[in-house]
Amino acid sequence: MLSNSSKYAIKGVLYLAMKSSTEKKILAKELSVPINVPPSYIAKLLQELGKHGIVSSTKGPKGGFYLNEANRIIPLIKIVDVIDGGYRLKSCMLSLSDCNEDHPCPLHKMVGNTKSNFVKQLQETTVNDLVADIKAGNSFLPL
Amino acid sequence: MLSNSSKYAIKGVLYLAMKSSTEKKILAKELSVPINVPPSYIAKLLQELGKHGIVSSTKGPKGGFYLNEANRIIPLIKIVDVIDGGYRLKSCMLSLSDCNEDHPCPLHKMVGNTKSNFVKQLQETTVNDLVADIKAGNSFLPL
DNA sequence: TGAAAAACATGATCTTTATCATATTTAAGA
DNA sequence: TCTTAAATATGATAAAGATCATGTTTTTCA
Ligand code: FES
Ligand code: FES
Repeated sequence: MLSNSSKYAIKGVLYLAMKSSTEKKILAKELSVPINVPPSYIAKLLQELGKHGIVSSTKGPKGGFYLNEANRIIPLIKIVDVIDGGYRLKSCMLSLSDCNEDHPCPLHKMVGNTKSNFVKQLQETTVNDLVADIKAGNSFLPL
Repeated sequence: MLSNSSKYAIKGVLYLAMKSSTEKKILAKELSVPINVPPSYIAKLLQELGKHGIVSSTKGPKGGFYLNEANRIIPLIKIVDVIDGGYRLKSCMLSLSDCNEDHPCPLHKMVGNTKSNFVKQLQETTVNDLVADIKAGNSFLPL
């Protein structure tokens, strides 16, 4: 469903959402332990996300990664699209090409609209929404 | 969600379900084209499935793969378990280990119970059920 | 009983994904 | 302005997944 990289990326962004601010930046290698992702791996992912404006960063001493207000209202789907490339989530359960609601493959009804539902959720849910959930005690860390 | 191999395996079994019988066996390489899977790949998968009693086969001239009545009432989950190993489907959306309904990760509610729902469907749906659907015009080939 | 046709078993290669490493650029602060 | 701390860019290696190839066994049938 989601690649490993996407999962890592989401975890990283979430961690930044919880712990960082414009004043409090976080080093890639600092992130690594709490979210349980190899340091150079998360570094690379964050760089890619930065390139697409999903996270913010500054170089040099006192630098690091963080989220600004704009970053916080980005929908999760953007993370997945940048990392996984947008196709993965949309494909049919049997990887058939000419497959849709009106011409469903044999597995289609089993997954129902749940997959497209998940995509919709990813489109509608922002980083901030997840943080709100966590703070409200509806979902849990650590990552 | 499902590996490529599982998808291929399901397609192969479905094709056998539609076209084979104890009297009419089908060669691996004959299967290859209609289900659009490389011949030696589907051959290997079918052998693995055969080893676990999910498909039937006989060697030698006039041999081939087919489904007997017992094969036809096997739930789809068995195919996936044999090919993908059972873990893939059950894991948390963020690959967190201590994650469950009562201790949900931040993405959990987004996928809701839809994933476990899918697993349940795989457990409850047999090969025969899919064939019935196709014959009733509720889902479509080709594969 | 021997030749051929098939599955079966095993392993090799190719491709993608995940992971690691290293040199370069930028910014802070002494 | 020099040193240092960080991200950035790029590429190398490792592991997993997908695909291919080949020899072995079993069965049919002439
Ligand atoms: S058409 Fe195949 S999963 Fe929807
Ligand atoms: S707990 Fe992570 S997806 Fe359910």
